[in-house]
Amino acid sequence: MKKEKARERILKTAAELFYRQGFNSTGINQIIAEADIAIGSLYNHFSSKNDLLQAYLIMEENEWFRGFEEHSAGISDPGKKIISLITYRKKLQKTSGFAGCHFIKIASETGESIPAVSDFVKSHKEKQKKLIREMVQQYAQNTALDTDQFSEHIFLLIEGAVVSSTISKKASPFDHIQKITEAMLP
Amino acid sequence: MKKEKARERILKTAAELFYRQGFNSTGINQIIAEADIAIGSLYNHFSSKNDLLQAYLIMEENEWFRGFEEHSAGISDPGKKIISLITYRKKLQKTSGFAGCHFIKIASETGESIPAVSDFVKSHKEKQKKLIREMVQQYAQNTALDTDQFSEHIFLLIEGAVVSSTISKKASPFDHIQKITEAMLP
DNA sequence: GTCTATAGACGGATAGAC
DNA sequence: GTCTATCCGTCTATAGAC
Repeated sequence: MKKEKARERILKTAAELFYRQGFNSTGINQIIAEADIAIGSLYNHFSSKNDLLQAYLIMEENEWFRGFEEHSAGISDPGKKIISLITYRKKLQKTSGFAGCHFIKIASETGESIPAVSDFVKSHKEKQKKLIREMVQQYAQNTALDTDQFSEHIFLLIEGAVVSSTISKKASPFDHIQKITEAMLP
Repeated sequence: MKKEKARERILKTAAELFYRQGFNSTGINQIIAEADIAIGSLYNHFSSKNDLLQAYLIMEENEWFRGFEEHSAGISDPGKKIISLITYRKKLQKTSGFAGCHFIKIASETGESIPAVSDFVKSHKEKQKKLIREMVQQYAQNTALDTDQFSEHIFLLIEGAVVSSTISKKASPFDHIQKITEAMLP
């Protein structure tokens, strides 16, 4: 697997640029310049710019779930685990300078013009919802809580907080929804 | 004011294309072709593509507030007025084919690269928050409700529902947050 | 003020040497 | 499999005729 060195460098450079500048504002020439690679090599590893975009999304999704596992490692209390998802998203926003969610950003930019992308984002958000639903079910054992309703409520609050904090460049929406969520946990 | 005919046509064409395809994916050439106008005329009315973008945002903001006034006209009950904001955003999403919020979209695409744009979007979302806060204050007279907390809660739920429905292409998040909000209104 | 023509830079992608 | 050179299209914006 040593042969993936060049590919990795291209991918990480492209990921950073796509996230910071946007997909359409990032040119192939800039990617190869910053990755210090020749254009022929890029097209040897990726068949097109769209192909590179999809590889970027897959990488970010893996990183997202890996990061959450790391962030919530050792937390066994179900209520605290739910809260840790909020603090995870807050941490992601803070460390990125409130640059936003990779998936919401790319979906906003490309709309429905690249079906593989809109499908991927849709599926990714469903995975996030499923994660929340499982945590809520874990929490709500033997209670009368409507888990579907509650899961959706938390999911939408988090999505709202991410978008709002990206625009305002402040972490306060996360503090807010943490308070709200803690108050809702019976 | 008759002289604004060409300008209006350019602006409306650009608005539609910016919204559907994204700002960076829309070229000047496409705008002038669809507006059936010469490129020299476009630059006579707008000094640059960025200038056209700002005019688009101002137009959409005016349209947004005008549309809500129209949608909520005749509703005097404060609780119902809050709910009508949810149904308004739901209507906007449905009629646009779940194309999303103009302002979130443009902020996601351009990030911080055009300060005039990110500042505008930030200010616009603050206006939406202020509108909600005023409705909540109207509603909460003589009650013990924490209006700031409650306003932020509603705002974030709506933003989350807009983003989520844009990705899933479904209206269900709005039905969800309407139920949640109605349950919270004491 | 609206038009055509075009500048000048950059977009994604390919060919072929090594 | 990495390199350089280059194709052709499109980009935003300007110049100058009418």
